[in-house]
Amino acid sequence: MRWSHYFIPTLREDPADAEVVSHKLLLRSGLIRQLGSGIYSYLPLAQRAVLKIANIIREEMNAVGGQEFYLPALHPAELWQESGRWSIMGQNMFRLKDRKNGDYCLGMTHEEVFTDIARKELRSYKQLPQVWYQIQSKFRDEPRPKSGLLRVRQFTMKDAYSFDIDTDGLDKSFEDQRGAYCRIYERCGLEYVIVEADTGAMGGSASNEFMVYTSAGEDMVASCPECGYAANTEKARSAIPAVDDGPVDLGIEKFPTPGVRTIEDLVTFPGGAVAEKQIKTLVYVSVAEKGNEAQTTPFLALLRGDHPLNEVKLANAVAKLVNKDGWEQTAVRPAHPEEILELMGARAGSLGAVGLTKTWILADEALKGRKNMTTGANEDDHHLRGVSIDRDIRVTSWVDLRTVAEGEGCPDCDGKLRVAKALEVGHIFKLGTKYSDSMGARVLNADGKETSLIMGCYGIGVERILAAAIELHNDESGIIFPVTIAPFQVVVSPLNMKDADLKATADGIYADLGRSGIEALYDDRDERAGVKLNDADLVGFPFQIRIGPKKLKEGKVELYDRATRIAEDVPVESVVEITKQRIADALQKLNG
RNA sequence: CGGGGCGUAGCACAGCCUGGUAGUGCGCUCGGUUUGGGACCGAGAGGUCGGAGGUUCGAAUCCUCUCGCCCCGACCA
Repeated sequence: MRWSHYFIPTLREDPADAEVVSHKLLLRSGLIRQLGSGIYSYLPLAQRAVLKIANIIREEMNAVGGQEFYLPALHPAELWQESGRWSIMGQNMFRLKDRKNGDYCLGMTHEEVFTDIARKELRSYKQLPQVWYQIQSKFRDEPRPKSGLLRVRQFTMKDAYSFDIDTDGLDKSFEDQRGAYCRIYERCGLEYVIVEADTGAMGGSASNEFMVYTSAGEDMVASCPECGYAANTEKARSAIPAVDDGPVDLGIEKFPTPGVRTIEDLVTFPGGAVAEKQIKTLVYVSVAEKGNEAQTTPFLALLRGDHPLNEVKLANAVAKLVNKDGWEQTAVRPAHPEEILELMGARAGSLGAVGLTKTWILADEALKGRKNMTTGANEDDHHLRGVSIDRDIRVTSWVDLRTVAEGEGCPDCDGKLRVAKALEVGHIFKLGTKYSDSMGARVLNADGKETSLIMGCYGIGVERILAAAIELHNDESGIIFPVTIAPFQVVVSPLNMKDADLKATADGIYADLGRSGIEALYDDRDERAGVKLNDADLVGFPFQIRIGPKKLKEGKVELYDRATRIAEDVPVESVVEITKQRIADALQKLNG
């Protein structure tokens, strides 16, 4: 490929709209252009990289018995209504109508479509297991697209689904996928961690996320350097020291606290209490749907004064109370001020759960057995001290509601947790029978009885791998592509196209590289050396062959390694062979 | 959905407060010089100032509405 006629619109300056490194570099290096908010066009270089990533994924999926499909992105609403996700997905789903006013949506994921095929075609346990996958566009109307390719509204996903007859089969399918995922990320040059994760709107039992540590990430991962425990903070647990409440049980006492509105206020208020001795009382609302009906249920969440609430944990906990008799929780949100006043008879700042029986009270486990606590009196400008949880508060359920913090104890060993930002590049779930039950996907087992298919689903964001690789591998000059996913493996740069010797040498090297099966880009542009070298560095081709006048007189050219920034002088006649070897070594290192 | 910011040439921005000829740098085209880390000289092309309405003799500039984009938060397989 000749650069002079290849479309690589590099930018000298950082685009104003870009914030994170990968976004800046993807734009500057001429890989992508924005079409709309969260919608990007992939230019030729990006397309080459995306195809390489997709091929790595394809090879590893096929290696664990995956069969590649290609399903529609346009789905009839009925399918999603059957699974119940037409309402659960809410505004995140792109919806449209056809000319006959029929409801359709653009697929956010493909459980429904694959399950539909499975229920229509699979009849016997003898056909199982099946592992089906595709690499296809997904559409999500994200509330806030951002960070270039990291959070977008249309993206490419590899989504795989396994169908097994029993949980042993599911366990095997899950482990196969997990192994394939590890190989995929390794081959793409990503350092990753596998974490315990929340299953969210997917439903199901177990799930693992594959995370790449980067400040551009949107999740927080808690991990233990001692034992390897790692979990998304939406799920992470931690060990914390018990608080000594003293030997005697002081009685309940109401006291006036004018102007006190926050935990912090009460800490400094004379006669108040330190945060660890306070009970934080939060009012939340669960929103649920049943067919066309909707209901809202206010409830209380209690935490130790200094502990931050984790809304994902809260939503999961309250869903267990809400989801019955056909009701399905669609959202959990903080209560509005007027809802708080109606339920509690007091305003936020003076709330407390003592004596309340009319509503659910979800209490964090860290409050278990605590006594002599201070909390709101449910009367504006008054608090209670000497509260014993067991005696004074009727807790509906004890659950883990708190967000773990850096430095807290590992739940599995004596280590201390670290908490760091990370980017989710893959997620694998044990779904169980959520979809097969709701959509009636059953086969006959060995006993001749109908049994629901046991499913797993496994997703990888293809562009996120590209963006994550750039987040991880870059320097002040630009991208440093891992050789496995680089758009081209080497760029040939004669530093002056008007010098006939340089040009002739470059022509020859480029032709030889092609014959050797190396993916080379020939920078035949009539540009100054500085422009060529800077562009080559910016785009991040793993190797550069630089052909300059001085060294050519000695019969030598430079082979430059983008990652190490080391240039070695090699004889013209052997540069192709040496380059071939370098690329092979680099590929070997990642592909194993 | 709440908060903040920005829409002026392909890109980055100035001009707006205080209304009166639409500018700068990079990029682009042509000619010349130059050629190992984003050259130089000369000559050019390129803009309904996001859109609509209003105020005014006159609007990029003031007012109203609207659309789009970015950031923070909320939200989020």
